[in-house]
Amino acid sequence: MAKENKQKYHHGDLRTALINATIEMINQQGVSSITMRNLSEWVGVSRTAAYRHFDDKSALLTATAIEGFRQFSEALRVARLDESKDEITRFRMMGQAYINFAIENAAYYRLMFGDTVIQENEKLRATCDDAFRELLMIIELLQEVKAICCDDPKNQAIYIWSLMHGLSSLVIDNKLQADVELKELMVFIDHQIHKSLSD
Amino acid sequence: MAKENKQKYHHGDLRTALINATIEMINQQGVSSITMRNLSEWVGVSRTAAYRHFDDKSALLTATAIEGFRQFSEALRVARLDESKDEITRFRMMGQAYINFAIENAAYYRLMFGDTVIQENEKLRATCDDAFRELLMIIELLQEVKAICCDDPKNQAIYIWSLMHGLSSLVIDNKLQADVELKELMVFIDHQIHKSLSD
DNA sequence: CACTTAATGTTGACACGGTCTACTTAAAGA
DNA sequence: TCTTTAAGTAGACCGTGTCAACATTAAGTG
Repeated sequence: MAKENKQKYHHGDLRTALINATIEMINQQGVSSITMRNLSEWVGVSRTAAYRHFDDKSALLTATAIEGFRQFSEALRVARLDESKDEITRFRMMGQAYINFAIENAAYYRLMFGDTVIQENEKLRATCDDAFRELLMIIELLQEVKAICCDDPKNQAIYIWSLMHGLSSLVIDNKLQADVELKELMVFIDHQIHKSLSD
Repeated sequence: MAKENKQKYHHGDLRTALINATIEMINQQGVSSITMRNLSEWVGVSRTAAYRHFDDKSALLTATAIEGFRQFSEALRVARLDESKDEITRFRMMGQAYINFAIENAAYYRLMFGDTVIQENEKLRATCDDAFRELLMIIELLQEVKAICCDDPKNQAIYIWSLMHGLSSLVIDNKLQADVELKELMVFIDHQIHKSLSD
């Protein structure tokens, strides 16, 4: 009874609907395509309805970015916790998961890491830190099992993060030369990582 | 005689003036502050004058990004060609120059690497490749003098670029935790690079 | 259950910004 | 000097973010 697809005056959960619509739209047409008006129409609500849930457009985008970091962390976590694999393999899979997320959700990823959003937002900060912590945890695990050397794990995690973020960004923003083979490149980088993190 | 600061009907070199104004404005207030109208006023010209030199706003931004890559390449080149230093030191200085440029020109850097600009633009592609080639050349030099191992230099250059770009982006977009000491971090990363590129 | 209140949505209005069109000015060439 | 064309201007239009005032309904209270 609760849910009817007939248009009721009250939407039910407009907030999440708007965020989901933003995600979908952003991945299909990029951030610049997102308009409060488009979005509202998509969700089937009047143009200013969103303002009951978000201070302004950038607050909506920020909320969307937060949701992005949640999904992102989740993707990393899944790889990290795959008990059927050994630690090194899981680490490698996390790297793959990272790049995959960025490529499959290019505009979404850009939004998350870009400056369109409200940088000072606490939740954004927190969910972003969560994602970072996924990297940190696998690093710590690798240290525990003596798979990598015992430098400061935080530094190691930032190093890996920079590498992954840089590579992902260059790829999705089309900065690498056309003849670069991503797969081959990944193998190379994987190799560099293991050299640099080993004793 | 040629130059008079009195306002003449014809500006003289509006194109460059607009690009310079964009650079200044972007570094002071960010991309979002840039409007054709602001810009025109800043340069002392009517709101649509820019359209005699650029197809539209994104063409202007693209031209600005191209100029950005020129300056960026130049900054890298200066470090690369500093003959008073040995090769490894020059390599290290290029890394420092990279990060410095990004930090001192955060919004400008974002514009260059972001998707606001017209990605398909040939000149942009070319000047971006020039910057990449700076990295490639120092890598090749390092190989010549046997300072690093002889893997595919292009892969090595992309690896370094990813690392630098990722780190710069994380820093300027404020994604690293507040307690991270950039200087100390740079030392660590420098160390990782040398480990990974050595034989 | 009737009544009040707060939450949620709607419409109208406004200002800002990108950009098209038609017009003006002046530089350059014939 | 006359013509052509590059460079600049003003007006107008439409899309967009967002405020204010109003409408509807859910929720809470006696």
